[in-house]
Amino acid sequence: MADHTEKKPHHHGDLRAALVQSGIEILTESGLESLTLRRCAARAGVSHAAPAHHFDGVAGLRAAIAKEGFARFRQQLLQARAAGAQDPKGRILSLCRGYLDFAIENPALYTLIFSCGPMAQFEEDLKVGDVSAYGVLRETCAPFVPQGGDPLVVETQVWSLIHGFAHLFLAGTFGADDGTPDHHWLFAPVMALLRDIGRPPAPM
Amino acid sequence: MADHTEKKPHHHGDLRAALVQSGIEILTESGLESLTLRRCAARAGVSHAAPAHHFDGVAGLRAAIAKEGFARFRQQLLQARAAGAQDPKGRILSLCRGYLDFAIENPALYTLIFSCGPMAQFEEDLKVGDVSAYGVLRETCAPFVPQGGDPLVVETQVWSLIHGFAHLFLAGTFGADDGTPDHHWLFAPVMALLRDIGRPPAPM
DNA sequence: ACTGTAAACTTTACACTGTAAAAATCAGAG
DNA sequence: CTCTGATTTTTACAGTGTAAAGTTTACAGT
Repeated sequence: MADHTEKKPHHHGDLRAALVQSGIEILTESGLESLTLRRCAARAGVSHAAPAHHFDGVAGLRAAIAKEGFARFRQQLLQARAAGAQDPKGRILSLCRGYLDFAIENPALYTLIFSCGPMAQFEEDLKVGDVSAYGVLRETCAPFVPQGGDPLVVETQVWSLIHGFAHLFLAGTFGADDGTPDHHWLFAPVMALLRDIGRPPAPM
Repeated sequence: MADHTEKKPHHHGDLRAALVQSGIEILTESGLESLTLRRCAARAGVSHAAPAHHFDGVAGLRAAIAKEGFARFRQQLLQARAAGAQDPKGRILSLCRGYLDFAIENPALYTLIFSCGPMAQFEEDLKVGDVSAYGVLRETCAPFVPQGGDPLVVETQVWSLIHGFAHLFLAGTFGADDGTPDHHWLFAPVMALLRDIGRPPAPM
């Protein structure tokens, strides 16, 4: 093994990736509670103790899955943002729509991502190429950051709003989801709070 | 037992309440992962199978704890709202502050409450006397509901915003919590999004 | 006072989970 | 080919949820 540092173990092609993939499948098929080390191993066709050499316990597996989920999340956000209107407001709206879509289409994975602690753990790795999911939000919010202002303000406003809506939506707070494909009529009114985003910090 | 239908079992005074209390203690001391049927039973001083007669499995125990937590949540919201300015905007702001405070002071309980599914399960019981936690939000938002408008719009706007902020805060997204008692400087800017709440649905 | 009955609780048992250690297997270097 | 180290399996054990049977308790009826 001199030039290519590709992880090419013997038996299994790439067990680590296979385990993460199995985990995501279990997650989407059977929910968060069903994500188990042993089931993951069984699905990947290895013994129940095999994952121990690739992840630090079940927490490590969850973190690895969350990291992969975060990457997919970012891809979906990029795609959603590119699909809509390209003015600054339209980009934010499309981004939030993608955010909600991802949460609804991958509820277990979405929940896992945001229950893995500080989250900085997998952001840090990607921040080297500053292509993290948070970076997408930052880009999209940039046009609304007042000169000299902290970008974190607008970012937190947008993130809190869409994240809260998505979370409450998943929690089933707004009545049982009727299964309508155009997710919920409350999305637009909630997003309307961003109407005057980036305005000087007038007193409330 | 003729006149008082008080539940006065033989052995234990009121095991169900004791188990819920033990559960909340475990929750606040050791976090969500540590909340276990057997540990709960041990803490209450009964055998590990005793809870089965009071709750429907571990999910039932969690639901019961969530219900109690919801009641405490409501109390703290009422208290916070009463403590601040009494104009409509001030009441909303104080309510949200209480919301955030509760989440920060009881992270495990707060997380449990909002991960117990549809949440309608324990709201329904209380809705008879319409004294649910959601009722507090509804009252506080009422002054901003335009005539003929659906109250759900304003309620969802406020709830999404504060819930998302609290959740991201707990997830440790905004950098590690520095332990400052005045929770976070981002609270006010985020709440500023509610500046023109209740305005006619102008196009975004 | 005594028994009967239903509820609460305990005991016992089993399947499943995470984790750790030892044993077996395999890829590649020398 | 043999050796070495990483990978995987085997084996074992503690903790968890759940179900069934057995035990204790409170209370009603005679």
